[in-house]
Amino acid sequence: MSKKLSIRDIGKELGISITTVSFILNGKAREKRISEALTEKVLKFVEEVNFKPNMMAQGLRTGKSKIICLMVEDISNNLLFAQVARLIEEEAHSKGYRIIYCSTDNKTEKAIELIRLFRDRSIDGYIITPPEGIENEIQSLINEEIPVVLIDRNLPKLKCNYVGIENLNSTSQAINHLISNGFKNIAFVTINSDQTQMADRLAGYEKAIADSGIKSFVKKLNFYYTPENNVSEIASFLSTNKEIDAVFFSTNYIGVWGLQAIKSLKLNIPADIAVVSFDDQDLFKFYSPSITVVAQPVPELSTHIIRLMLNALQEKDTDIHEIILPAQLIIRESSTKTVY
Amino acid sequence: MSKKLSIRDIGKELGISITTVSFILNGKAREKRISEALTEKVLKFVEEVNFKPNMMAQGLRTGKSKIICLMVEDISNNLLFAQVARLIEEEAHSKGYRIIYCSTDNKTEKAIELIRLFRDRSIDGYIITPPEGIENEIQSLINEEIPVVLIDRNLPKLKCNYVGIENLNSTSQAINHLISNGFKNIAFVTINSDQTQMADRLAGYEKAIADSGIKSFVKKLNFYYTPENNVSEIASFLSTNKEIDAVFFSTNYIGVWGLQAIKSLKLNIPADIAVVSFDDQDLFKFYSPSITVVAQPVPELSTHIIRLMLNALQEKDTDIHEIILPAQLIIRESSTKTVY
DNA sequence: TTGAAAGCGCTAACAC
DNA sequence: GTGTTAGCGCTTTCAA
Repeated sequence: MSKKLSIRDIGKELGISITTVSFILNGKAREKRISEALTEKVLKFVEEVNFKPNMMAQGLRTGKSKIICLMVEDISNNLLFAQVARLIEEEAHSKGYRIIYCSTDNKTEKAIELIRLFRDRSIDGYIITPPEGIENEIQSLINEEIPVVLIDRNLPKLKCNYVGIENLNSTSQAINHLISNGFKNIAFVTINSDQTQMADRLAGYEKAIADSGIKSFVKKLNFYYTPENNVSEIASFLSTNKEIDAVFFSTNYIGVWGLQAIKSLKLNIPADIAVVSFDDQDLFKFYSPSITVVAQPVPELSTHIIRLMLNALQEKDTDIHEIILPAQLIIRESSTKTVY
Repeated sequence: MSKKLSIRDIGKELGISITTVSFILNGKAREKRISEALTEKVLKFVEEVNFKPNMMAQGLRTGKSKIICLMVEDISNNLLFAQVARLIEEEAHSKGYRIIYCSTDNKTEKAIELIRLFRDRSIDGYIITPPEGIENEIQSLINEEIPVVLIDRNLPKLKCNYVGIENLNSTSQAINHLISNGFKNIAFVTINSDQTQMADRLAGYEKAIADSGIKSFVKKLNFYYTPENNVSEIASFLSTNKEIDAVFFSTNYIGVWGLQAIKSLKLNIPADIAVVSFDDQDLFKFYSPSITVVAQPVPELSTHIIRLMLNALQEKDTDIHEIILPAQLIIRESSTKTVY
């Protein structure tokens, strides 16, 4: 390992000026009308000695860090976020960007704190699953022309890039699936949150319920309760509303709690109670019976997320985009009346 | 949002020199015998105007980026890694470090490529789940005195920080649990890999088997096969060795494949075949029957990982440490002879 | 077409 | 105790 090369060394070595090297390295050879031959020679040499420009010097000079911040609810909860993380990294690296991550725990103050921690620390762009109430922080990022892509849930008051799914329609579709399978008393278990994805899923439920004129059963849980607490909340909700014959869980973690609650009540799925959950995962696939889900198109979401971000960063596309993809109802054993 | 402050502005504003400000900001006030009063005043002002030093200027000057790279097999596979990611971020942030991540897919060339991509790009330290064959790259990081912490599996040829669990003992213990529950033909399904954690788990199995003088059944899968392929590999292994009455899966994802295989063979757990898997996750907790697992102490592992890294970075501790924590056998329904 | 030089914001050796 | 100043490696304006 020789000592670190600098652009100055390259110039010296090749007997040309540092400027020329810089121009060539930054793809401005043509623009600056530097000779093909010289360009070639420099590029070859740079390759040979494996020279990599110092990012911090570049950053100091240009004000760009080539770092994107991925701020999610919890990278270890909700597999969705880890999957997105996985899928965007490669594309980012290939464009010379690195990704730092942080988790907000869905807490407004924590998110604000994190944005404060990272802003003025040269983060070029933010991909965020916003908790409620951080509109001001986001707006101030936007004001400074720092690209922001919101994911999973939107902040309607803001004019900001957003990538998400059709929460309302896909929930309606799932409820209608239950209705058309003969279920009459369909409950909706969600968390008490005004986040758009949750509101839309609830609206989708209410629309399907209203359209078919059946009774509505809604249970809202507290996100910050312990899982155990929420499991028993669900259990007592189901046991005080014994007419419920089907239940929709509005996120994957609520689905997991719900399965526990149903197990604790010794109810059979789907004979006693049908089940549909949002978000697919192994547990739902391999549960007995397997669980019907509304699955998010994670690869497509990720592609749009990183593309939007990179385009904004490279100023190829400074418009604001809202990208809304369809979700997929995957029908499994848990949602059809058994004909054993 | 006013324009960005610089340390120079602070000095000017307060009528003192930039050096003094720098010293105070870097906690060298005492060392440089700067008056309490002035120190106080500067700190207060800095707080007031919410001044944050420009990290890239600092980085350029000091050669440190305050960035740690977390290089895992796949941040979205194996929940273990996402959990570690989650648990180390807060501690890192509190010490002024940011974490970038990348996934190797357990491929040697990809890992080498990533290290090449990031080295010379001022990453202060690396936390790595090393694929086989990257000893040279790691060694060259160590040679440059860049702190490295290996996790999950070790590279025995290297003198390097490592945080992992007692793979051998915990596997033996799990096998002995099966033996003492009366199972006679216990299989071990793993991937074909020389990684230490896999080798140790196999050794633990072989030790327990040898100790009790029973027959050994080992199936090695190919990591790079499709999941479907491996599911049917397991199924055909189990159906050509019908005497097998218990099976140990050496990782969580093999466990998931194994459950599918067992389901496809319509075998009952544990009546026809008992099951134990490495690594706990929701699926195992809530499966019917629930699955006995060897669980890794993720929070403790994470604490050690980030502590080791931060101590090395801050040069509080430049020794090499190998930290090996016990794993926990969590006995559930899948591993005891049923007495229905 | 190419080169010289200013300066991004910071640290730290050195001077006073 | 505090100030002056020389760079860290790069980009980019301006001059040649």
